[in-house]
Amino acid sequence: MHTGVKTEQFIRILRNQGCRITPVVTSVVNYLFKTGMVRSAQELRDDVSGLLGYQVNLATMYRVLDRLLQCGIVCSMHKTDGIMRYYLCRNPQQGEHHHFICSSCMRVQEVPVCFSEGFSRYVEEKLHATVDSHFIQLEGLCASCRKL
Amino acid sequence: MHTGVKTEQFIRILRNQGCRITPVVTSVVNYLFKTGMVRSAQELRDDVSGLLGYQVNLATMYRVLDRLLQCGIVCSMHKTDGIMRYYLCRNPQQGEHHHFICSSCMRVQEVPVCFSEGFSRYVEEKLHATVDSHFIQLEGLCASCRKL
DNA sequence: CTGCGTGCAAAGTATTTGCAAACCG
DNA sequence: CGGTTTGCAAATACTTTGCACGCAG
Repeated sequence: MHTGVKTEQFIRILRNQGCRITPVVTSVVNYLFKTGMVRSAQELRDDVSGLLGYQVNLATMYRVLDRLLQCGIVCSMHKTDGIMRYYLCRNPQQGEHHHFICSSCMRVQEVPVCFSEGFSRYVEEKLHATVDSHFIQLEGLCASCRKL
Repeated sequence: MHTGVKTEQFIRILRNQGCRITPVVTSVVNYLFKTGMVRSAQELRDDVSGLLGYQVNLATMYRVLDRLLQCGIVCSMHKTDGIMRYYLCRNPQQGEHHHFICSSCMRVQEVPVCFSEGFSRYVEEKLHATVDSHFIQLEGLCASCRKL
């Protein structure tokens, strides 16, 4: 895997936040950047270990992911199986958003939050409630997998 | 706790599906019906144990909940902590729907799926994808908790 | 060279499973 | 009475933590 062009932007953010740039960190960011996928800690451990040529410890992977979460570099989500999954957050500064996950290739695409605001407003009126947060996750086939 | 009026409707469904009506089953259904809350297996075990006057086994609770899920009597969901939570499904026949959870009283209200269809359609057009399923969960303050 | 990051091992927490006894229908 | 349900204990799976060593800055 060669270092992607924009990968360095993420590395810079990490460095600025006092996070040290280690092989595991670099490799995780590169991998998530290159593949654009949603992966569990174990899957990341396996794939990144393959790339690095030695077995990264699972505890280390959890700690790296936690750091990346803190720095806003990755987002986490649950599928229905209760396993936490992580993916690169393409626009860290742009606040909340939702996700479309392709059930075939496992790649994520972010959906701007604005689409859901009307939905929240509707529910607020209907239930006379205050909506503080919404978690929205769509699953299906992405454009390229549809063509296969 | 007295047996609610409509609780028997759920019990009937269970019986019709060949599920035996035991004290634990009855108590779980009554409890969820009466409180309208979202609860984890452990919370249910504790609360139901209190009601029954003896300690229900946690494994039993998981098995009961699994049966209730199979019969369509309860729905399950994740919050962000990865713990599975369960609540009574008020209209088992009416297919998909989404949830509004009050972060103060933990009660659930169901939101008909129709609200989200426009959202899916929008995303399909935007991403040129096919949306097979959507998981939507709203959190906030319900009408009665707002007034407190 | 200083302290954050890592590997290793062990603990913690949620959930599942096997088996014998209990009990619903 | 027969097969489902339960309790108990142990196993499984994911994640976290403590500690000593190693490497980034």
